[in-house]
Formats: sequence, structure tokens, C-alpha cells
Amino acid sequence: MKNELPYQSAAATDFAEVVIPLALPLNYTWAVPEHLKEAALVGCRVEVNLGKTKKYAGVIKRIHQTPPEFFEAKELVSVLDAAPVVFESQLQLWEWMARYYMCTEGEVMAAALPAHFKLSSETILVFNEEAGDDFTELDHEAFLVAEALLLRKELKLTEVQLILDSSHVYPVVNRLIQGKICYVWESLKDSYNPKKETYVLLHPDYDNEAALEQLLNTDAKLQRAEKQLELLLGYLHFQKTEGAITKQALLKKTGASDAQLKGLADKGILMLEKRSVDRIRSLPKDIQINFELSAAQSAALESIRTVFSEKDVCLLHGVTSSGKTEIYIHLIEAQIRQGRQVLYMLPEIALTSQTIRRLQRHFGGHIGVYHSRFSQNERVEIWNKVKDGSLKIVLGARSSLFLPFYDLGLIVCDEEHDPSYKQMEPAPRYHARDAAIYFSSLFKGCKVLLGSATPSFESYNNAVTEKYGLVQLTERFGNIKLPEIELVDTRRYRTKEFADTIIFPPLAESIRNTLGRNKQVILFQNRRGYTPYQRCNTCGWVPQCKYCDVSLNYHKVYNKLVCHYCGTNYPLMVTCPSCGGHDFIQKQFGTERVEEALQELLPHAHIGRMDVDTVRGKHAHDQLIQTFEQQKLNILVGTQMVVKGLDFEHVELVGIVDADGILSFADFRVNERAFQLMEQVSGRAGRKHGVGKVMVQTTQPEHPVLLQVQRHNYRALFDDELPKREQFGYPPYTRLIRLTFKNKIKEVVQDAAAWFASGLQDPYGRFIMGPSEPLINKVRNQYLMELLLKLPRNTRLITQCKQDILFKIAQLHQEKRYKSVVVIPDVDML
DNA sequence: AGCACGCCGACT
DNA sequence: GTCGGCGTGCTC
Repeated sequence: MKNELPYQSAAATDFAEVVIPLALPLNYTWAVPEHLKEAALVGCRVEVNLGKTKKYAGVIKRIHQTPPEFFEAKELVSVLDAAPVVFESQLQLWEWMARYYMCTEGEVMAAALPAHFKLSSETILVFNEEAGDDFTELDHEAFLVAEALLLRKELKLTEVQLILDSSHVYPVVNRLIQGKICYVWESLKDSYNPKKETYVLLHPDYDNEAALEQLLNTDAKLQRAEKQLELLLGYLHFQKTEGAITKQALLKKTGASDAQLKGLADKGILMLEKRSVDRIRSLPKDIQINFELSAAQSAALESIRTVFSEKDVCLLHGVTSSGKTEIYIHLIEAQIRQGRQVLYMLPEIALTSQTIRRLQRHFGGHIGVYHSRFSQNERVEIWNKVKDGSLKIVLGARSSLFLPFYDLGLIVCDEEHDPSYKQMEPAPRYHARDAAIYFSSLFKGCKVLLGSATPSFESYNNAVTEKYGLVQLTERFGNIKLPEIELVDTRRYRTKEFADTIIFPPLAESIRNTLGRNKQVILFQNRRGYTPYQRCNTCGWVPQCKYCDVSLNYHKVYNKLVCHYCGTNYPLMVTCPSCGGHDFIQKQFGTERVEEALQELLPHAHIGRMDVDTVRGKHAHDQLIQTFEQQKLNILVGTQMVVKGLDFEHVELVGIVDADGILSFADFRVNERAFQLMEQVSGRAGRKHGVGKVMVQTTQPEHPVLLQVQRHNYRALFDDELPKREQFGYPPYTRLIRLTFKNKIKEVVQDAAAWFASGLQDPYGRFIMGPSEPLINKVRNQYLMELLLKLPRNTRLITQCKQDILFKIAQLHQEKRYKSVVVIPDVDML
């Protein structure tokens, strides 16, 4: 370093490395002008100019004194925050994520920050109608903008620039947003309004023992209103036991009338308030652990504590309904009592109001909820409360990992195996479970608990090899037995008579039976069904790829069988090598067909369907669950969605309509996935009363996965599968990186992918699979090709390879023919 | 991600 | 002859 020269230190200028929400390969640097030196802190948002016209709100990552060598740094325009919006640990997470998942820090930042923090010249401000028109509190500049907003309702940030002196735009806008005068337009999300319910609250005047006593015994207000007094007593009872209570629930439970409640409200004793269900505003910050753990649960809890004394990550493998949640609650409580924060992650779809209420019952106002269905205002609210430490527990989907925790003591990753923890579409394509494990390492003594009834092989392997601790819960809570699993061999119905049958007689009979006893049925059908494959109609055999150990897909256009991992083509099967049969079929049907077939079979049954089509609306999912819960439906037909975290008391029969479809999925994880799916589905049966039954329709009743599902033997499946993973080089023995190539000319992508593969040949040749054409080979007018790398688990090699890939991508873009080919890396692809 | 800059087709 | 199509490159 030669920057010790006196004239340099005398003129020491500060420079700020700033992350801006763009896919830039590296962070840019701006000079900190003298008057902003005090305010420009690491983690603060700053307004910067980029190019001639554009402005962005970026976040300061680093302040230093090294002048950039190859360019003249522009000056920061302004500092937007009085205090940092993120801590160092968030910046570290962003950096790690960008490196590990091969994207830019800007992309991570864009995913991490709530929209309201992401100002740019394109941002549109919307007037908040609830703000009124009294702006006398505001300073002169904010006043001008507020007046303009009142008139126009919407302003682009560039328009605000016309109103104000250029260097003051962002700070003023920022003040207006914080003062809730306006908010940032959410162009994609049509401003979602969270579901509202009317809650009953006690008027604050009576919120103390003495006043309440007087009211109940001597106050004239209630002397001649016996029914109202009764209702009030009922209310007080439920408030004690349940915390917040809705109007609907109160009236139902006390049998009181609307008029009586209104009477109490008019007298100023109770208050009615519309609140969104998931909001936490006036729940008391109580901790109530009012349940006893079973012996098995207590033992598991103790084991977890022991594990945590020597390891940072523990896998809790507990069969369905073994009561993992109660264990989490105890661990969470311990953290809260120490004043530390807890992140409780769940797959998005399992974050139903059912789950949220359950946790709120124990932790009341300590709990905050964070997921994609929340408005940006609410997200900012939670964000700030997490940052200032007033919120101790966050229950959230994968993106809640980005919240500015300041003292995290525990991360719970429930349903750890769930693939939706991996972000697919835009970068960062991160896995929230793995990122959480890294994130926890930034906090002293912070532990991670992974929970699942059917752990991912990756996690289970880490537990078996003692990288993680392992704690098992083998019995269901209350000693309810695991459901009995009956395989229905559909080969017996291969006659003409049953040619179009979807629900075969044994299952049909069971459904009738169950409905006859006034119990409910769930039917599971894997998906809406298009990934055609060939299957022997006689024995159920499905052709596999020699090199990849995956089922082959039937490719209509070429009339061939294709492995979509390595791209190898095979001719169509004519003779089944397993049984000598000549009858190959591809039968595909989705939930709709199942629903139709059912309706035909049982014309009087009330049938609900849950798949991406039927729950597209905002509350549709919650609503359908409720309808089913209230037994207004007899049968629920659904895809994956019915599996997640739901608890239905009256379900006694679960039917898996087409197990063959699940078992012939062209994925090296088929068996793992199939087991997870079936085990989770069957966990829905008989959760409360223990008389659950599961029926599985299949042409392969001797299939090893079905055998283990029948025995609920996860370990046996794991032991069966692992050698195959090793032999074919899949995780947990390797790390996968998938590269997707996109271009609108088919030949160009194909050649680019081939060029790329040959360029990586040395030294990665033996790890490369493909290039191959993916199943869906054209998306939005762009053709796709894929390359898959199976890298040995050697951190240095993997890091090196990622670097080489990025370098290769740069080289690819030097070739004129491949200039416009887009390459998308996906690390740890699922 | 934008947006300016620049090189080729169908038009008043 | 020009207007404007979008492919390419750059932004501290």
C-alpha cells in the first residue's frame, strides 16, 4: 500500500461502496461529499446518480478512503436514512448469497428489501387517501409534494423532481412515505388487502381489576341488562384463555346476539375493531405455555438441547403429528426469555391462518408474520420492529430470512425437506434452509433446528455423518397409530370394462363407507399432468436412462424417448424387458378428471378441488380449507397443496389416485420425493382420532418405495437409495449446478451450450451432463438448453468451478454469434 | 434494468 | 431521402 503519502491523507476523501438493485457484476463506488460525511453510515440508503439520467436508492456496504483507479467517482446525492436500514450481518448475507448462488449483490438486495425501500426514477408514488389533507405539520418541501399528491393522486419520482430542487427529492419522498402520506406503487401486486375480521376488545377504561370489579358489581350500566352481563363475562373468560377474540367466534361461543354485543359497545364497555387476521397490533405480549409435553416430546427436547451444546444444527426427524411444534415452542420460549430473537420459517403454503393463530396463542404480540401476501406497508412495519428488537419472533416464508435481525438466537426451519424453500425464478436462486445455516453463523451461539417427518436426503445425510445432530420422534402424539396403508393393485382391472376408470372399486367402496360414517376424504392427484412417459400396461415398468438413473420422457415431436438430464435419445419401447408385454400406454390425468369421476360415482357428495387453478385468488386457499374444516365438503381433491401443514379432524380416508405417476417422475429424486409425498399425504389421515386409512392405487404394488411407505420406514428407504446416489453421482454425494441457456434462435442456443460444454471439458469433463433440451424447451419465445454439472463435494473445487463458469460466460459473450445468449446458473438446483 | 447510440428496412 | 425498428454496450 502506498497511500501513506501525506498529501493523500490530508485530502482524505471518503468513498462509499454502494449496492444498487441492478444485476451489476460488481458494486460501484461513489464519493461522499463533505456535508454527508456524518450521515453516510454503512447500511444507510443513499441516493445516487447512474449514467446521465437515472437515479437509484442504494445501500452503503462499505466506507473507505481508496480512490478508484479507473474512473472518477460521482458524488452521493443524499442520504435517505437517519439510521441504517440493514445491519452488517444483512450485508454479509447478501454477499455470501451472491457468491454462493452466482448472482449479483444487487439482485439479492432487490429480493431482500421491501418495495418501499427501493426508490428509483421509475418509482410511482401514490397518495394515501387516509392521510387527510392537513399538511401543516410538514416542512415546506414535503408540503409542496403532498399538495401535488392530493391533487394528482399519483406522481412519478421524475415529476417530483420538477417540484423540488434536485438534491432534495429522495429525502423528502422518504419522509412522506414514513409519514404515510403516500406509498410506493406496487405495480404487480394489485394492492392486496389482508383479510379483515372484527375483533372484540375491552375498552381501556376497564382494563384494570378495580374498574372491572366495579363495573360488574355496582355499575348502573349493567344492572338491568342480564344478557349483556352474561356476554361480558363470557368475553372476559375467552379473553383470558384465547387472547384476541373475533366477534363471530364470541357470539357463537356465548350464544349471544348481535344486539347484545352492540349494547355493550354503545355503553363504551367493549370495542369493536376491524383488523386483518394476521396482524398483531393489540395482542398482549404474553407468553403462555399452557400444555404439557409427552414423555417422548420431553426426551426429544432434552436431546435437542444436548445437541445444541456441541453442534449448531440439529435435525428433528419426527413422524407426522408427533408434535414437533410443541417442541419448537419450548425452544422459542427459552430464547425469548433471554431476550434473543427467533426466526420460524415455514414453506409459504403452510403459512395458513391455522398455523399463525396457533403460534399467536402462545406468544401473542411477540409474533410477527412475514410472507408474500402481505402489503408493503405491513412488511415495512415488521421490518422496523425486527430491526429495533421490539419484535422477537418472526413466522415467515423463505424471504423472512432477509429481515434485519439484530440478535438472532434460533432459526427453526420447519418442513425442512420442502422444495419451495428454494427460490426458482428470479435470482437469487437461494435455498432458504441452507442460507439460514450460513446466516446463523453470523450470530454468536445462534442455533438452527431443521424439522421434518421426511427429511431431505441432504439433511439426513448430514445428520447421519454427524455434521448435524439428529433427534428422532417415532411416535405420534397421544399414541395415535400411523395410518394403515392399503395398496390397490389396479392391474386386476385391465379389462375393457375399466378402460376409463380412475377410481377403482376398492377405493370407491372405501370412499362410500367413509362418507357413510359422516367422515371426510382427501384424494391426492399429483399434478395436472403433462410430462408424458411410456409405461408398460402389463407390469407397470417405465423405461429408464442407462446413465442417469431417471425415467425417460416421451418426446412427441421426435417420437422418441429422451433423458432430459443428459439428452440421450432412445427409440420407443415395443417390448417390455421386464415382462415381455407389448402394450405400452401413457395415461395422464389431473385433479379435474378425478373430480369428474368422483362426481359421477357419488352424485350427492360435496366435492372440493384444490390446485393452482382453484386457489388462484387471494383468500381462495384459506377459504377452501375453512369450508372443508367446517365439513361443508365431504371430499377434497387436490395436488401437493393439500399436503402441507394442515390439520383436519374428520378426515379418515386418504386416497392416492395414481401412485404410478408419482413413481415415474423423471427426476433422480423420484423415490425420495415419492416417499415424502405419500408419507405427508397419509399423515393427513386420522390425526385426531387415530382411525386413519390410506389407499394407494398402483400397478406396481411391489415397488420398493411403496413397501417402505407401507411400513413408514424412512430409514430403510434412505439406506436403499443412498448407494444409487453415490453410483450415479447425485447429491448428497455431489453438488449440482445447472446452467440454462436462452436465445430466440434455436441453433444458436444449441451451439452455445455445446461450445460452453466443450470449453469446460478441461478440467470438468467428467462432471458435465448434457447439453440437453429441457422438457419445456421454449419460454416466452426463447429457446432453452441445459447443462448440468455434478461436482464432487470439495469446497475449493466448487468455488473454483463457479469462478470458471462466470469467466466462461464472459468469454461466451465475446463471441459475436453467442453475444445475446443468456446464461442462468442455478446452484443446488432442485 | 434502462437508456443512448448506432446500423438496416418501408415509408410520408 | 428520413423515421424508427431493436440489437449492443455502459452505467462508479
